[in-house]
Amino acid sequence: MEETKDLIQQRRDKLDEIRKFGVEPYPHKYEPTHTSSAIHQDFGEIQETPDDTQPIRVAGRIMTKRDHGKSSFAHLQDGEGRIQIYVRRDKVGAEPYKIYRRFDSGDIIGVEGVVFRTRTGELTVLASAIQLLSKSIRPLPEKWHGLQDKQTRYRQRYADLIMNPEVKDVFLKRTQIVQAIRDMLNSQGFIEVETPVLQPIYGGANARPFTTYHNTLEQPLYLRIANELYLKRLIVGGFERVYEFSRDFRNEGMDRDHNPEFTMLELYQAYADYHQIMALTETLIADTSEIIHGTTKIHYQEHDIDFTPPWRRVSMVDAVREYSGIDPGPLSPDELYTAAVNVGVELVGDETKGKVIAELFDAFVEPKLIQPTFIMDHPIEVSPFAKKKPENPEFVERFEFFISGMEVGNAFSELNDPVDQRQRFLEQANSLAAGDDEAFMMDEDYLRALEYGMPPTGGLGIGIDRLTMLLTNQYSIRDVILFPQMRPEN
RNA sequence: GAGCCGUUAGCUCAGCUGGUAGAGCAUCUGACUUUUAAUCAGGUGGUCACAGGUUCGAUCCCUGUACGGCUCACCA
Repeated sequence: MEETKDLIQQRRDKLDEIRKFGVEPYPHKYEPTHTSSAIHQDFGEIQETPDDTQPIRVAGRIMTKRDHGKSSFAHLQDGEGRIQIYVRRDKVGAEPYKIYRRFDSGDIIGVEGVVFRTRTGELTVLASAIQLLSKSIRPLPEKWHGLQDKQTRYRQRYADLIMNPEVKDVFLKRTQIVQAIRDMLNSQGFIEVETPVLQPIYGGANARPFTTYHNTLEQPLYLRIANELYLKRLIVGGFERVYEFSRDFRNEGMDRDHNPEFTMLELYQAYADYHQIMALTETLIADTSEIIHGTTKIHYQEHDIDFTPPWRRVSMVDAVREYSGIDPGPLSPDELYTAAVNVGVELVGDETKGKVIAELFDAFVEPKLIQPTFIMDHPIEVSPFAKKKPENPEFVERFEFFISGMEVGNAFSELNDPVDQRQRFLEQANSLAAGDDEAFMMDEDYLRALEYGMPPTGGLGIGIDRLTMLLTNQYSIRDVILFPQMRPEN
């Protein structure tokens, strides 16, 4: 950055001056006795007279500095908040005060002193000793408006986190959300496992993969688009309740709810069907909201959302009929196709009836599903790992759930009939041959696993990024991913 | 991939109909021992994203490029 060179040069000059005082600007350690919030807790009652009996040490980044000749106020920011410090030349000594005058906002310092309350009532550390812990040579953004530019905020998340406490709060909440879900699953006997990110055969979802190459094996490998097939192998192996927070990679477009790498929770429960998984899903998410917010009613963007179970359950066909006015039930494939085209759905012409139903759903229903809603019983053509409905083999036992017009999760009664599964793979292989680059690859080893026998199993995937968006009221997935994907700067 | 919008000092932003750029904060100098957007006085700081074009003259108009945002498409 040529433009900042002057300001950086000024700070480098100060660095040299500080060294001339015999001070090492980048020491190896410091031992604080208190965090900022611990000071606020322990000394909340204190009045204007300093408590000389309890000296403390606190460390943090100088965020503001107000020099007044022979004394100075500053605010330190640490991992938990801010605390004001008061530095007086007569308390720290003439030379240390000279050194302190060369400190800038952004510098990280340690302060030893006693706690008191100023005339205006602010809890403050009266410094007796100050130590530079790290000199900052790049100026912080402006103190009042913070860092606003989205591009800089995403590219330099560190600066965003320093300047915008509400951003830090979002990511703290994200961690709490994951932790809450993990705790709940663990308490229900689920086992957390790790499965391959590098896969010789990708599968479990419809998406184009990222491809890489292993030099020693001399073979292409794919970054996983899902971990579904590995987790179900573990069900075959006898782990009856498994889950994984999986970083998945899909080589698709990016927008407000898609990042090329994202986090999905997948879980599988032996002997359960999708009705049980529905109950687990609504409880899991309602309880997560309760843990994070103390309530199951939240505000997301312009909507009030109520996670309180039970959520609405509606079949995809019924939802299409309700929102599009087209009842797919009695129509022939040709009639449905014509009806869909007439209401403006763009189709290429070779869609099956089930595909058209799914297209009508995407166009007319999905954006309208604001309150948590289970959409059930998808067409079989779009659901190659779900079990057929016993009474109607054109549809499967599957559900997706939608909140605020966004798909947040996907689940089914897992297909465990190896012969049926092979047939579904073959249909996918035909699509692949016909040019559908998002169709599945045949996975013989997965079929072999199913041939050993997989118990009836319910499976679930939840988009953790999207769930975090909802629970932190963030509009874009980039605001819940610490380092979202960006084009190179130059 | 398409459309619309944006890119001006370290940061946040103004800049009218085309006449070679401003503010606040930051920074620097000086004053100041209870301030907190400290205050007061005085300074420094710009390839107006980049490259072309039109024009006597372009931050401003036109074209292209880069990056970003939003919307749509693709996509769960």
